[in-house]
Amino acid sequence: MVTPGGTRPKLSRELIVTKARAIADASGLDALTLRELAHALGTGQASLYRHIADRRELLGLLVDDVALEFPTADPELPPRERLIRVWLDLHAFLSAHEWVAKVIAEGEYVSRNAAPFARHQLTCLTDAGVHPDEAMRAYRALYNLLLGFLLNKHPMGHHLDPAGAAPSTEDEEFRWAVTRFLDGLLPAEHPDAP
Amino acid sequence: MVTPGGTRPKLSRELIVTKARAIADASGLDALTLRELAHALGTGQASLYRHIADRRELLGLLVDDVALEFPTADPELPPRERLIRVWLDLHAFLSAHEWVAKVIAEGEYVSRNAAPFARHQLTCLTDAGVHPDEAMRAYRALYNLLLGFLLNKHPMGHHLDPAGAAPSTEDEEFRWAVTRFLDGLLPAEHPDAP
DNA sequence: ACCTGAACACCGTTCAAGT
DNA sequence: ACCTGAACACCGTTCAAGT
Repeated sequence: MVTPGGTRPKLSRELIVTKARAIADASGLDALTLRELAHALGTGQASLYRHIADRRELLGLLVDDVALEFPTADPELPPRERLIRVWLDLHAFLSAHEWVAKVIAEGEYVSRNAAPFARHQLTCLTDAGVHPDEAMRAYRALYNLLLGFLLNKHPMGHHLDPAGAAPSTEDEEFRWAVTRFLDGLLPAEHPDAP
Repeated sequence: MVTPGGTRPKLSRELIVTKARAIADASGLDALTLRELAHALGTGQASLYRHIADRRELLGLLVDDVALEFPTADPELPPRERLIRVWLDLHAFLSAHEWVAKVIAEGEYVSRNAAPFARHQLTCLTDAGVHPDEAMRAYRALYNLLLGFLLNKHPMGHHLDPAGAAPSTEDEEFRWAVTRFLDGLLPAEHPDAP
């Protein structure tokens, strides 16, 4: 995929990450091979290794790149609704890039760019009434819950789906689970109207 | 790995699954290659294909085999404690076989042998006061929460671990999360003693 | 000095040749 | 008829040869 003009931009980490994301988003994680990536960039496989250490590092860079686009909380909303909204937004965002959850699950990455999101969520949690000592636990629980929903497309025993109970979208199910968790976590509201 | 006696038992699906589980438990999912598996069974790779369709099917059989050993709830305990105990037991069990969560996350399996566990959990949930229409949602939420804890060894932003807050084991963290979820899910207890 | 085609050591899967 | 060594089409990674 050389630029129509004929000249092709010099290879760089950023160019590699951008193209790799495009492939992963369009065709999934399995389709993102170093051969395919090199071909799409109009270069040889070996050239990639001048900019990245190995595939593992590339996947880490991809997650870090995605983390820059994590949603931010709406300050207009009251603390509790703010929490629900931002986690639903993150669920929707990562559902649109399903390879991200897989990369996180199989590797052991610590995304630098996700730190601001995490930090902001901790203050949202304490704003909502969570004791500071518990905020990190609560954040991790919400994050793990999200990851489970993203990864587990066919929950075990799903097929026995009993009697009535109207079917619901994955998004609704996640909202329900988050709400139940927050019900158990947050102090009952007392100051304002019903 | 031929039996010392010299004769080797005839190859079968069960033999393949047993040996494959041993390899996965001992050396992880990546070490479970069809070459290694065939070698450990003292046969050729092609012979495996007389008993399994492909690697995907083999992994499904492994999960199904593990599902037979899922914990059962202790009927002595009151409903709420029964739920907590069984999910902690399942967490401990699957932590000891970390490849299981990875297989579930990457494939799209529906384990037949997990159905009794799921069914039993639904009755435990309704026993604890959950409306039958919500029991399946609650089961899936708990299961997804578990999966997230099993897969996410380095939660994003984990490295910023703030101030005080005594460090806790993953087991304690999972217990805390399950407890908060059940607090939000189950009706407040009123009939019996404090 | 920098880049990269070709090779290397794997992988899952298939097939044709052996019994 | 049943089994399986050897080959095939991939993969990530390396290296020696090109500019």
